[in-house]
Amino acid sequence: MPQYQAVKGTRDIFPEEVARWKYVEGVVDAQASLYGFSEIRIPVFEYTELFQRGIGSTTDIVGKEMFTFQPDPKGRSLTLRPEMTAGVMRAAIQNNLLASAPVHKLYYMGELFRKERPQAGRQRQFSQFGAELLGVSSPAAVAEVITLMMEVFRSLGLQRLKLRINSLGDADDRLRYRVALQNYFSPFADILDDASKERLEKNPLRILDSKNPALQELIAGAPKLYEYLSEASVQDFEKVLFYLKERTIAFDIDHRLVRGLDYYCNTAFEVTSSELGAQDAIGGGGRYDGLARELGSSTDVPAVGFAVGMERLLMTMEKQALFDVVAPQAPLVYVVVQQQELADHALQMVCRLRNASIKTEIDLAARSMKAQMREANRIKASYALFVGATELTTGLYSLKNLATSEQTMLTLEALLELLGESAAGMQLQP
RNA sequence: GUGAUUGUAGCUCAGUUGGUUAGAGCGCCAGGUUGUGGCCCUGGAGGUCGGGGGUUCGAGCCCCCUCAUUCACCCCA
Repeated sequence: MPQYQAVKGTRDIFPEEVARWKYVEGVVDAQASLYGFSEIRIPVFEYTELFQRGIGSTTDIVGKEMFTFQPDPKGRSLTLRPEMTAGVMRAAIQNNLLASAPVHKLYYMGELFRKERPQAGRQRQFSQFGAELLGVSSPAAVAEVITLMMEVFRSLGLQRLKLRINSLGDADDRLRYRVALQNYFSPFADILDDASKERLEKNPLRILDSKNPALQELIAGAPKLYEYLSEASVQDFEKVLFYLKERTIAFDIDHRLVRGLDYYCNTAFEVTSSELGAQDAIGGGGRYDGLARELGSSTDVPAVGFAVGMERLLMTMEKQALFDVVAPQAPLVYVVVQQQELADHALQMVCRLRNASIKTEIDLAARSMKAQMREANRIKASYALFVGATELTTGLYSLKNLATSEQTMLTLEALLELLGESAAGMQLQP
């Protein structure tokens, strides 16, 4: 056991895997841009109250999962961001973004922190990308956000994802439904588990989320949310579904989908991957018209957004073998030095090549030729370029094609021309 | 926070009812080829068997504690 190791629930990402992340990030950038979303970057920590107000004090995230700290005894409590939406909304309100234009379409990528017990698909530091559409939450806006999310998945080649969707109703609907639920569950309070008992008072909707087998029958008999939706809410939901059908986005209506964050209203959705194990939600989101007011905005800011877990996305892609196309770029030429007296000259060669944008590598440890060649082979260089006594006296350099083992002697000019062409040719490949 | 699981070389793992100097494959380094890689052959480095305590003549194997891992619950991305 090494003295120092990564903190529980965190991990290192090594170069081979970084290439995969960059590939996914590139697709996110491209798709978000196509849909007219611009990237926003916000602080990694905020005042704790922001999350307490924004996410909701009854949620597990706020209740037991936040990394909270106090910079000094008199300082205000700070918290590492456990999600992005509250911070993005805070940034929008603070900078009065909506005054400059009525609608803002923002996307983000970044690390989040939640103090949960790690397991497959769950870490204490993890990454999400997501989008927030501020200023409108019309069915068209909701559909736009869902479409963007699904398009990212499609562009990456993901298969067998399941989109579930539900309407939670507006504030009035939820209030009426909440009362109905409390009336229904109260007589059974002694049957409920501790968590559900607590929710009975604070947030009875979430009792429906429980997977406790003992409660399933009771939950099945509970009043249905959709029976309490107003005509306007139903029509709003139907319109969202209409848009999705029009775009041939497959979905399942799931009346039990509630989602854990307090701020959602009306449409809520979640995407799951069958490849993931117990933690199978790869992305989710919904409408949150009330959040801005909750955070002190003087005006209403209707909004809708989604977030996707990067690690879970990458895991699913791995399982579906979607990374074959992402190969690390090997150096084109490896400069091999015959004897150490020629090392300085060889380094000059390396500079010449690199200045010509030719990817070049050289041994910096003064190792034997055999070792240098082995290294060239190991890193899959295309060519070995020899620098020895002969080259120095004749001005002709030996260039060996490591795939074919063919070797030719060239002037420096011819060398630059040939390798320059090869480099250009390589760049054309995906 | 609860439950279970697993900790032996850089990696993947063997290690027989507790019994001499703890092994293999891959990887790494070097030599076989003092101007040339891959394949092959030979050799080498690398382990306080997660840590601590206990039982025993003797512990990688048994017992206790502890740390860490993984998976699941809860919940979420």
